[in-house]
Formats: sequence, C-alpha cells, structure tokens
Amino acid sequence: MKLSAVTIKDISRELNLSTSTVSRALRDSHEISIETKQLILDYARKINYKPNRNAQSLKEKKSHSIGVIVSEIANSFFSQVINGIESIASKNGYTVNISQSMESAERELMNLEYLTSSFIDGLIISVSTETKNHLYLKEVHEKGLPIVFVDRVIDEIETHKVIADNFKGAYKATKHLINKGYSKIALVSNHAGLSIAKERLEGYKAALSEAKIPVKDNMIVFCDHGGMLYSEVESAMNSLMRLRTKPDAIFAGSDKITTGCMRFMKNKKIRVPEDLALIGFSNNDLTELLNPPLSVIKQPAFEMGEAAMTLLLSMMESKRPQQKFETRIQSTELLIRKST
Amino acid sequence: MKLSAVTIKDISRELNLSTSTVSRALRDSHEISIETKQLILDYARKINYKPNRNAQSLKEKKSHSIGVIVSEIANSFFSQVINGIESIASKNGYTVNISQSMESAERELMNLEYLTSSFIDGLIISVSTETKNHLYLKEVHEKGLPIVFVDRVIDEIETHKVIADNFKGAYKATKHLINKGYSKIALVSNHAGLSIAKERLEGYKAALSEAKIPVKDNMIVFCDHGGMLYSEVESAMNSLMRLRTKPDAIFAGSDKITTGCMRFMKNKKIRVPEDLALIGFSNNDLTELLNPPLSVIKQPAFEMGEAAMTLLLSMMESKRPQQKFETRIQSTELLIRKST
DNA sequence: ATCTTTATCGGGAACGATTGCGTTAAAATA
DNA sequence: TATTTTAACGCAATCGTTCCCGATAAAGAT
Repeated sequence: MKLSAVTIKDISRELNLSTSTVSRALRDSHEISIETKQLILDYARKINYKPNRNAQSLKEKKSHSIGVIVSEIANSFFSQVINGIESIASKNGYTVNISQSMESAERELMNLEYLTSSFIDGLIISVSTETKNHLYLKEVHEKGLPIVFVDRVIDEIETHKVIADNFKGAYKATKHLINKGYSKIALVSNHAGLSIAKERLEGYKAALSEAKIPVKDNMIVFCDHGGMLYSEVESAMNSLMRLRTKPDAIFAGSDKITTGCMRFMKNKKIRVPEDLALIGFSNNDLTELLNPPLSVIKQPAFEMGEAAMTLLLSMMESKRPQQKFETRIQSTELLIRKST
Repeated sequence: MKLSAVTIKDISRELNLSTSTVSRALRDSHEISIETKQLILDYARKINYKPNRNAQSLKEKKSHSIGVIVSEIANSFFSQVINGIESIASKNGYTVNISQSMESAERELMNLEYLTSSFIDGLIISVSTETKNHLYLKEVHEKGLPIVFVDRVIDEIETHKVIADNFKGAYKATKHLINKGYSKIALVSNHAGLSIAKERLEGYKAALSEAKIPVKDNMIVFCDHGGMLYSEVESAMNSLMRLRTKPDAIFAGSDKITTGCMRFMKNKKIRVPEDLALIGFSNNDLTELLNPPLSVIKQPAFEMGEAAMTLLLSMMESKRPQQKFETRIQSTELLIRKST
C-alpha cells in the first residue's frame, strides 16, 4: 500500500515539455524563459507536486538526512540533546533518523550498519556503555562519513566532539560537598570505560586530593549500564552501605544513577541529607521539586545538541575532508539545593 | 564530503559477472548456482558491500522508513512513546524519522510536507495543540499514506488510532479526589480543541455529576500550548487563585501542566495537599520522589508506541488499502500518593 | 547578407538496484 | 541421435531526477 505520487514526467506530458525543462523550472535554473517557468510552477503547485527525495538522493549522492544514535531516547538528557539537534536540522532541511542502542554494543552496531547504507549524510553518536570495539565506526569514518560525538566520545577517532565539562562539573560537585563538611564522599560512577566516567572520576579525585582527603577505592562503585536498570544502582549502593565506614555523601555520575540513588534512599528510608547527602549529574527538570530538592550538575543538553548539529552541518557541506577538528567543551551548571 | 560506497557494479566488474547475477546472489534468488552465489557473497562481505538504500527505495517504491511527528521530544510521555515505536520499528527493519511540531501548526505542516516527499512509507502523528486545519493530512491520507494517530487524534480522519482511556483516567482521578473529601475541584486543561482534552473534560464532568457536584465553568481553565510554557500554567493557576471560592483540589490535564502546577505551588508556598491537592496526567518517573509524592494518572506510553508501530506495520505491509480501522484504547493507571 | 552569439529547450545518459525476458549450454527425455 | 527441458546467467528497461550536450531559432554583429 503506497501513495501514487505525481512525477516530473506527469508534468512534462501534460504541458508538452521535456522533463529537463520541467526540472529546470523547478530548480529555478537561469536557462529557461520566465513564462514557461511560471507555467510549470503553477501547474506543479496545482497538482501538488513533490520531488521524490529518494531519486534526488540517488542522483545527488546526498540524502539530506542524518543519523542519531543514543543509548535511550526516554532519558531527559538525551531527549534534550535530540531536541537541540532536531531544531537545527529541520531549519537546514535535514531529516533526523533516530535509533537507540539501549547500552548494547550489538544493537548499536546493527543500527549503525543499517543507517550507513548510503542512507545518511552524517552521524551524531553518543556511544553505549558496552562499546569497546570501534572498528566499524572507525571504518565508516575513514571512508568519509562525517561524524560528531556528543557526550560520550571515542578518543581514537579524530573528529568534532561536543562534551560537557565533566571534569570541572565533577570537581565542583565534590568540592561543594567538601565545603559543606562532608568527608566520606562516595562516587557512584557510570561504566569505567566511558569517556565521561573517566573525566568525572578525575574531577572527583582532584577535589578530594586538593582537600587532602585520601581517595579510597571502595568508595568508588560502578554501574555498568549507567543505571539503566534500577537493580544496578541498588547493588552499587548496597555495597557502599555494607562498608564499615559508610559514606556521608554520594556523588552520582549520571542522570539515571542520580535518580536511582534518590529512589534507593527513599526505599531504605535514608534521610537526605541528614543521613546521607546526594548530588549528581542530572538534566531532569523535576529534580528541583523532589523531596528534598536535589542538588545537581546540569549539562547544557539542548545547546550541546545544537552545537553537534552545527558542527555536523559544517562537515557535511564542506567540499574537502576537514583537517582540523574541535572538541567543544560546554560548561556545566551547579545547582545547589537541599540534598547537600 | 561524502563516503564513496561500493556498488553492485564494482562487484560484477571484479568477478566478471553481470549486475543481475550479483543482485540475485545478494537477494538469494533460486536461479543462481550455489558456487557463484558463495563467490559473490564472500567477495561482498570482504569489501563490505552495503546496498544503496536510496536506489532500493526508488526501485521498490518503498523506503522502509517511517515518520513520527510529536509536539516535543523532550517530554517524558512522548519520549516513551517514541521508545516504543523505535523498538518495534528497528526489529522490523524500519528507520524512524522524528520531527517535533513544538505545538505549532505551521511547523507541523512543514515537517509533514517534507516527510511526505515520497520519503516515508507511513506516519505516526500526535497532532499539535494548534492544529485546526487537517486538509493536508487528509489529502496524503486519501492518497494512500498509512497513518496512525497516537494520543491526540483527529476524528475526521478514518484510520488506526491508539489512545489512552482518557475518559476513564480523568473519571478515576476526579472520583478519587471526591472520595478523599474534596469538593471544589478545578481542572487545568490542555487546549480545548484537542481530542484528549475533550475526553478528559468529559471524564471530569462525569465524576462530578455522579457525585452531584455542579460543574462550574470558572473552575475549568485552559493552557493552549499544553503547558509548554510555564507562564501559561502560571496564569491559569492565578486565575483560579483569584476566585472568591478557591478550589481545594486541582486536576491537571497533561504532563507539563501537572508538573507546572507543582512548580506553581512550590513557588507560591502553597502546601500540598493541605492547602490544595493535586493530581494529574504524568509519565515522568520522578513524580514518585517529589515533595510530596505526586498522585498521577499514568499512561502506558511505551506500549502505546509499540501498538501504534504494530498497527502501522500492518497497514504498510498489506496489499490492499485497509477498510476496517481500530481505535485501540489502552487503560491508564491511577497511582495514589501523598499529593491528594 | 552572412556569421556569431545567446536564449530556450529536448535528447539521453547517468545514479544503483531489481527483474522480466532472452540466451546458452548442459542435462534429461524420447 | 534428436528433441525437450532446465539451470544459470546476461541484456536492457525501469524507478524519478539531474545535467551535460546538442539543436534550433531569434537576435545581434560585421
């Protein structure tokens, strides 16, 4: 079941003109008389002609659509990023193809292979926690597919990258906890292999070291799927709670982990911040209304999406392969509320 | 800047075969010897051949991609719906093209026209609050484009629809308020023209009437952009607060409105539920952790997305235009917490 | 009046994949 | 051995657009 579209041939037949002439009129070429152009445009509008984008893409070797791969759409951070991407893309006549990896390297690869079948002109990706093998990504990149990384980057691939200032964000959050008098600060981190996790870990360590607080390994726990499953956060938190010297503050390394910790504390009836303080990365705009209102590090998600799409546009529309790439680091915002 | 893809011609040239033979091998046709098939498949894998999807789409008149138009991606309800759509789509080899209307009828139409340039095989749409004129939508529908409505439907267009049981949801919420002893129950509704707003209004009225509580017009206020702007919710709430007989409970008609009301009450230091109770439609999974935990009517967003995509699939893959359409009504969940 | 320029249009070959039809040779049958 | 069947492959058209040429006629230049 498909819709029978009107083509350039239909117009040319009706108007007794060649398809070349019709095409030229529609593309506003100079080598055509103003009368025939008007004639064609009027008729085209009348029968509601729409160019077949597949034919155009085939001919021009450009699809005017891009691919976006994130771990999960229904995540406040990523949905805001996508919002930013879409807003710039649609302004520039690009269609956005979304797929989610669900933190699975396998699904990520599948989506990637499908999207890259000469189908997209560029790709914006935030790699999954599982991703270790970036052979395929590297391959299509070397073949010339413009790629921009957002948030979770791969160092080995040289291209534009848009990230938040994770180091500083983590540093600020940890320092804030220290300033508030907390000294046993635990980190509930995302998967250790992730670029953002590494950077945030460094920021956390830097703040502790600066305050001459020793960094203890057992105060750092990991959620290998970024808190996608609550059980993951639960067991991470439980391992912290079983410690002989329990933490007095938690720094959570991702959106889902932050809210997961909050849920854990509520379930276990742990008072925040009296028993345990909590701060974490989050872009959920309800954190302010939580009980207690949550202190968070907020990333400029929408702006990051905008930046990524803008950079991708510049790559897609440049004639030569670009040589110089930039890593745009956007600053985070520390919102201090009642949970710390 | 584009990637130079390897084509069927490259394979045929290298292997001294015709393009037809190569195509048949790749498509696993029967009229080909097992040896040449293996030869071709091996070589194709070696040079990492990927069929050009634009060429395939042009030939088959099927793009294997669908369009999704929602008001805003960064909205918990819609992002969950999209999640459901994407999960089914990717399983069936379909790519999902997303665009957002931002509650603007103009942007919606723009996106629609762009997507329907022989580019998508089907469409899933939740119309914007502004949408009044559905001429274009009706036109492409009559031309044969399979369409499925989710959440916000248009009655005049006969096709599959997936909605939540808005009437019952609103009825249950209102009845719950009544049972709790509230009698001055206000409704902060979405745009009056929206199908969901109408249905929820009816549910609200039904519950009140059943309890012999008169329905008062000044207790029903509207947010014409669904609460997309906080100011909208603010002025709606303010008008309720200026009433000589203020409401003792609020029933909020959409996700953004619900959280907007919550924000309003926090800002105005209105105690919930002592001064004013609050219940509303919401799919944000942090409502449970709010202060106070929010009573909500939750829609099965993910499942609605799945259902919509499944129905769309059936339309796209049926030979003949379908005659019988179903409106799938999925039941909502009433989660009673501390705010009522 | 002849030649050159210019404007305006048509013919037809791409783009990459698919497929009906024709061709060839081998295999099967009479 | 003669004839028919069948397996395996090539040729060429097609999908809808674009664009390089070439053709034509009018306009301008000499």
